[in-house]
Amino acid sequence: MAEPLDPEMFDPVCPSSAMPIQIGDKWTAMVVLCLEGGRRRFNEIKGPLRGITPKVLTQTLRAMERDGLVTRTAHDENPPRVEYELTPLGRSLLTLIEATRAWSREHLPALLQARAAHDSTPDRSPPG
Amino acid sequence: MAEPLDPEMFDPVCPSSAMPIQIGDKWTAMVVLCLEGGRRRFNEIKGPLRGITPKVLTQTLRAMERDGLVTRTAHDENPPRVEYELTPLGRSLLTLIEATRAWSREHLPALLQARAAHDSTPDRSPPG
DNA sequence: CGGAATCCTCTTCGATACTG
DNA sequence: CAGTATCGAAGAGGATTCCG
Repeated sequence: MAEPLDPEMFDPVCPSSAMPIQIGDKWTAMVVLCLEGGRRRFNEIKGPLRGITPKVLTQTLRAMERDGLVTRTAHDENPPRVEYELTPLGRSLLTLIEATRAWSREHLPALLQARAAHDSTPDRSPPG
Repeated sequence: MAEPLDPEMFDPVCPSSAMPIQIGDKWTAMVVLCLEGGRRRFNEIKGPLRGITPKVLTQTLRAMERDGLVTRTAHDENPPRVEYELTPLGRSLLTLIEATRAWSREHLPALLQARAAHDSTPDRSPPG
């Protein structure tokens, strides 16, 4: 839980945006995975989430806190230090995330292939 | 596969909108469930999907067709008859949908309870 | 460091009306 | 019956800037 997060733990060219399954909001599942190994600080989570803005990460974490998925601990120090940790409820999502990953490994290529085939047929709406 | 769909197969007051898991777009999972028993016509699917407009159902079905989740068969008759059917790929989502249902049965009450508790604490942003 | 405030765009969903 | 066309509201997500 002390080792740093791999900045490339989420493949930038991964076709996950095509995945027909979503956990929470756009970043929720990735946040859960970032916290899988234990408590993390705000910017620690932000690292692998390439392109997320602090505002959106705050939104995501607040929503997760509201739903009892994470706990937020603000240490009264200077510089500030805030840590987020998965609750058991949040941890229960890991099973589901793994299920979606299993589905993707098994079926996402077929979906992508169907989509590409469909998009390359000129008798339907072309890619745009 | 010939028996009509139960118009109330989706509970109107079910808290599924709070579910942190989503398959495809808003209606995709429900369409899959409508087609679980076999081929269905456009307005047959539309029935249980209370409130969906034809435009949105068409969008949903087209997207699903593009991704190889359903097949569309237009019979050249009068009046028109169009039938939609799950592909094996679309059918593979049923497993995942059942997994999300299992998670919801087990954990959604806790999530809802955490949310209600959070919303009733005056030291945070109140319900809006 | 960990946000908050503001502004903006893009997509999604819905209401309504019309058509082959 | 099975859509299409058009309009509009809403919200998610992002860019930028500023603060304790």
